[in-house]
Amino acid sequence: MSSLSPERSLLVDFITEAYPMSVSLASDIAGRFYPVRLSKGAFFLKEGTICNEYLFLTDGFMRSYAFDPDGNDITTGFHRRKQVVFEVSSFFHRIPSRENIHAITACTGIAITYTTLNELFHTLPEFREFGRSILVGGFTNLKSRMLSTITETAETRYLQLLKTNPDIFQHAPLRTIASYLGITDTSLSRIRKEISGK
Amino acid sequence: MSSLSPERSLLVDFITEAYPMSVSLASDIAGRFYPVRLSKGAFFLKEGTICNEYLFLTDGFMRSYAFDPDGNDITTGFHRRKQVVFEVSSFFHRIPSRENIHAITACTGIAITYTTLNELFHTLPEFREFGRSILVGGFTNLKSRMLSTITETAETRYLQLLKTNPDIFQHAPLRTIASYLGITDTSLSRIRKEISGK
DNA sequence: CCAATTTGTTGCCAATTGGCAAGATTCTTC
DNA sequence: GAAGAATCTTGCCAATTGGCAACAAATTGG
Repeated sequence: MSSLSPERSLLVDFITEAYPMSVSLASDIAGRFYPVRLSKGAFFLKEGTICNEYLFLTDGFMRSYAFDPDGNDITTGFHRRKQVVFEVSSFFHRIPSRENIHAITACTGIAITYTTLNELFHTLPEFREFGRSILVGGFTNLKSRMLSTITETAETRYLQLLKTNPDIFQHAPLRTIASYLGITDTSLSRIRKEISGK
Repeated sequence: MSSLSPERSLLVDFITEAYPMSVSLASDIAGRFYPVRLSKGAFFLKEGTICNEYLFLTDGFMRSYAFDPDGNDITTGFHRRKQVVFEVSSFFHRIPSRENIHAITACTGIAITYTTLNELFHTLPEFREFGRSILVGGFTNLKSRMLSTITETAETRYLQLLKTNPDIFQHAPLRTIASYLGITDTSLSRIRKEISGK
């Protein structure tokens, strides 16, 4: 019986749910993660740098964003507790990131480096499967978001987000939610007005 | 010196470009793939079924599509020779696919099953890396497509597609290209008219 | 607690895109 | 090669969304 930190306990639960394996194995894995703290506004990843950490967020909210050709800040994703946070392309291809990831509230989590992750992947097939599951899950989510962006109206997408991710609205300004939905803050404001009058 | 089929030779080149490994190892891997032929219009994957093949397309064009809530056929992707074709979520999670994939021209390729792929992943770390590279590449492409869908006008996206993937226009009807771009065929037609008058 | 900044809303108008239906064009298929 | 089907274009109008600017509201930082 080891005495895992609460953060590592959360990760053990998360790992075993994502891919079946023994708790002791998951605990070994979680033991390799080190604590991370980010104060509100702090960056986890800055564009132009290589993402070198694979973070399991245990508390707080984070936001990924990129700048479009006109210099507008576009939200590419929100991240909450019990999610894995990293920039896929930069992390795995070892190239500078085009995205930023920052804490929109104070955050705590536990992380491993690229090197450690690869060691673990190499020695533990189960952790490899876990890693693949995270990747496939992210890919699948994005595919469904893409489809809804193409086929649904902004109002529908907004209502959907409100229903499935209400917590985002308590932590992120509407402006950043608007760009996540693919619209301007002006349009989002109008949509909200429209809905409130029902 | 083995005598690989032309399809397998193509795959060897493709593998070694995606992830550095010896040609003999890549040849061993390619040797595990079996030939696949699809006549024009034939399905590689039907929605509701589990994607069980990991296909390396050596000739022809394919299209992935799903139906939106109104029953409209929405193109989720085009695939050309020297690309890996499969539905990520269905294949790795072993769940029924919500997408269809069909041949829009006669196609040839070579494939492996889910089981074989896992055997190879298990025994060959290099092939695992190759597999991850494919996954990460697909993810990255989708992220950039998502960003351009949100930030760029339909006209810009059309011109971009025309420049980077002109071959698609020789094989896919405009209607399916329109839904890929996230617009209706009517709008695409107008955009084309607008551009031609310049 | 107040000034300064950020965030959200609204009005006005323009640009983009969609829906529908008719017609033109192209392509299959027998 | 002709009939039928699928594809593409166009006109008309409506709905959605954006751009800009002003204002209001909320938040932040001394």
